[in-house]
Amino acid sequence: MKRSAVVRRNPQDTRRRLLDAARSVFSKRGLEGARVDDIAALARVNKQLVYYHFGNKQRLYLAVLEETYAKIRAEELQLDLAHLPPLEAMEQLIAFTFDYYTKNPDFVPLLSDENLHEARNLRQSKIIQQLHSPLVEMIGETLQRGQKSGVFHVNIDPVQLYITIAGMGFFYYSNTHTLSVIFGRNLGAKAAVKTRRKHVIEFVMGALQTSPDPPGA
Amino acid sequence: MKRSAVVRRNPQDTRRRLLDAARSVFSKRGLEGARVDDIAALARVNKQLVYYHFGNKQRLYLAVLEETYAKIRAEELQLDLAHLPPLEAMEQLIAFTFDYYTKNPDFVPLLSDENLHEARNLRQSKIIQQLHSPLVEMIGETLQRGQKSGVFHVNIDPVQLYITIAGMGFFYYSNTHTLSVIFGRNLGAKAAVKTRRKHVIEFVMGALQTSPDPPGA
Amino acid sequence: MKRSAVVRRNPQDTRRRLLDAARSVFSKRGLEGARVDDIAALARVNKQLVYYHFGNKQRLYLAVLEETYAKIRAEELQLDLAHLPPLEAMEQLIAFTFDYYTKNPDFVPLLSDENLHEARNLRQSKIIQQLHSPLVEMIGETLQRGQKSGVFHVNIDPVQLYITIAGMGFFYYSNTHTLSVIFGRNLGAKAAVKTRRKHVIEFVMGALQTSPDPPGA
Amino acid sequence: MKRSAVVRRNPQDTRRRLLDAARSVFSKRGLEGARVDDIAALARVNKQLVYYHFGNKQRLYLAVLEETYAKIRAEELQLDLAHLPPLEAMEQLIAFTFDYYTKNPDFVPLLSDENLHEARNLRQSKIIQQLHSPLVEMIGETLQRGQKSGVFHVNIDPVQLYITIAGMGFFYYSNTHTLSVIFGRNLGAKAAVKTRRKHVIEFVMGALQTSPDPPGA
DNA sequence: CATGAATGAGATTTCATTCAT
DNA sequence: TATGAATGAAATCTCATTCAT
Repeated sequence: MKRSAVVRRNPQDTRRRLLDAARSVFSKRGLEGARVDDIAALARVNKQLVYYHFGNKQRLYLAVLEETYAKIRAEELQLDLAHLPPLEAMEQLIAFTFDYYTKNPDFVPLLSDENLHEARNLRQSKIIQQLHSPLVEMIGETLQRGQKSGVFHVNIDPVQLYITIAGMGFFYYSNTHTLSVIFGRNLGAKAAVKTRRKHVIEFVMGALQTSPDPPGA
Repeated sequence: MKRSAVVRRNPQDTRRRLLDAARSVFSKRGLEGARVDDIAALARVNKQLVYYHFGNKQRLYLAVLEETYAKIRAEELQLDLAHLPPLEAMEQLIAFTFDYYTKNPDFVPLLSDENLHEARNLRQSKIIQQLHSPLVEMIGETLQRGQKSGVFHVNIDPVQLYITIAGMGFFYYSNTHTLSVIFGRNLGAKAAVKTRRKHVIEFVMGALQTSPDPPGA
Repeated sequence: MKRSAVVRRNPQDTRRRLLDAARSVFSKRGLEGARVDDIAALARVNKQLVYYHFGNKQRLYLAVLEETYAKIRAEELQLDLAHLPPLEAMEQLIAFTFDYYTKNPDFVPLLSDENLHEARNLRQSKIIQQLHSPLVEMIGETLQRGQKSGVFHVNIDPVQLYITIAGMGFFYYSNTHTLSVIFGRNLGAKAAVKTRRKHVIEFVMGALQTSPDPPGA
Repeated sequence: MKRSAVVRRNPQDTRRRLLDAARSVFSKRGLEGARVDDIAALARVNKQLVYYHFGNKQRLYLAVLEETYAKIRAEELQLDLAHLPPLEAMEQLIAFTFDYYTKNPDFVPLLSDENLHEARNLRQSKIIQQLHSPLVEMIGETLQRGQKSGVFHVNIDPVQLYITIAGMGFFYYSNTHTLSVIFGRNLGAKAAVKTRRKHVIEFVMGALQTSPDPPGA
């Protein structure tokens, strides 16, 4: 008689399925647009289990956010730049950031939606606020090394550089749809992404290798 | 018998009020999150007039989007860069883009929301698709002039540069809330905005003045 | 196609019907037990009109309570005891109180339910708290007149007497069902009510005409 | 694996805890308002045990009712009035009834709630219906003794007198909250209760010592 | 054009109860 | 006996939209 939800009686699995389904639906429709019914259906789980395991829709959303941040932080920590020369280190860092968005297509819309809600949920999470991103420090160290070795001529706040590197990729993805319409080309196509990736790396690397005062001055 | 609401009988005014209210509410809550009641209340207008004047909520949203695009295109056209030397022209263009977001705080969230909906509404608008942004051309021309005069050493696709310039500012605003939480500082504060603005201009200008082959090569 | 709710477009009538239906359902099932669906169905009105006119279930309940208190206060004020000799005045007052419960069968259960909720709703009503019952004063005056004329020998706090008069009738109705089961007779039957009414009047009148020291002392 | 709850394996204790918790919760929230979760939590027992031990919520409610009636009947039987002179016997009986409500604050709301349900549950209980209250008989005997000895001049149906005695106290408690709001005083305060107790005793005793025809007739 | 009233579809959530271990 | 997980039915409430005037 019943097919929709297999009786599984495996709470770990149930939570996992709900989180995965929720991430997918929230990233596509946002917190408000997402339907608990849709999440449960996608997870192939009884709808009430959302409430049993997470309390309500908003707390499920928060759980997704927390997992999302935990994941990117974990991957950032895998980056081992110290043993690379500064130019290569910086390139890797830029590439990693861009590629992360490519490989995790839920990431960008999820954060966009949370920003539309003025980070109301994020603010409630003590967990996330303890997860400091190592990227800013990595950027700072790499810049220093590069300045010492003479490859970087600029004096840049690592936080600003981080925002720039993130923004150059994030914006491309977050605004792909409107930009695609405006430009009449599909920015989501593989070739277009590849082109963008190259531009981002070259542009940032170029900027870092310039002296603030033009050479001829 | 009826006293509560003033009968205005000024359809132009009603439309205007509804559009303004709608822009404000849509930018704060998104298409789904916005309540027709709230828009009507903010416009101090009977809710039914939304339907009379715009048909339904979605068409009102589209009207707001169209007006939004029309406005930025109009202002972009005011930019008169041809008479400026390339370096100054480029700086003005970068500054204009950044400042537009600052002065029009509804712009960024509105576009973010539309992107979350995969530009579904934008796609329906023939009006917007005819409003080509002159910025890409302006960038192209300025780059050419600068290359001829020797101030720009790089070879950059104007579209990529446009996306970069836009993204460096847009992302700062679209993600202000999460970034502020993560960094523990208020990126919305005036001083922070000013700092970012300076960074964007200097960073882009620096990148454009780099030769692809580093000087010492 | 639709029959359940006649389109009436008569808000006064709609409110009236909802209040009547609500009083009936709330008195039978209590605030928690009452179903908004049932109230709307009984009122033959679209369910959402409950929310349109009253906001939510609880506010509808409060509106019923307020109307209920307003009604009994209004009827109490109709009592004109001053022109009657004290014995008759007191008898009328006792009879009025008892008969009010008989004629308004929703009254007792409604107040019982509100007491189960510790008068949480009543407490919120400024309206009700301004509706002072004239009964306590009437009792006080009647007692005084009777003492002067020598028919009442007792010295009783009018508030206590009020509670006693009310309680002797109220309890009979509020606990009719358990008492009927325990005693194996139907206390709701007309004859039983008549007997109780007689007892209440005689008992109270008897008590008031007793001298604190028994006559033979 | 499992640590959260202590496995007790003491069915008698479990039942006891559930009944106590249920009485408390049912008396505060009523049958409909009570949550099985809350009862289980208060009993510090797994929710499923409600169903194991009692079948369902309603049968648990009935069990509470039965225990409640059994308890008051048992205490009533402790009353030994036969050896007291009629005036004192009657006073003790009145005081006992009033004091029972004071000492068992769950009693009044529980019965109020059951009456709101028209004694639907009580009616199902054969147990309760066999538990005849000895009070009516006690009242009858005491009245007879008093009439013979000349201290009681009235002719009163013991059932009516029982209802009156019960009602004068029950109503005071069942309607404490609304009366307190209306009168602007806290009838639950110790002093107020004491005053009421005195009134009830004096009032009833006074009534019983009056002849239906006033002495001077 | 404008208004207040009314409607229907659907969304979140609650909660008693049952299942599997 | 006892436990945590799971389920189905239903309840309140929201909200875009339409109706009648």
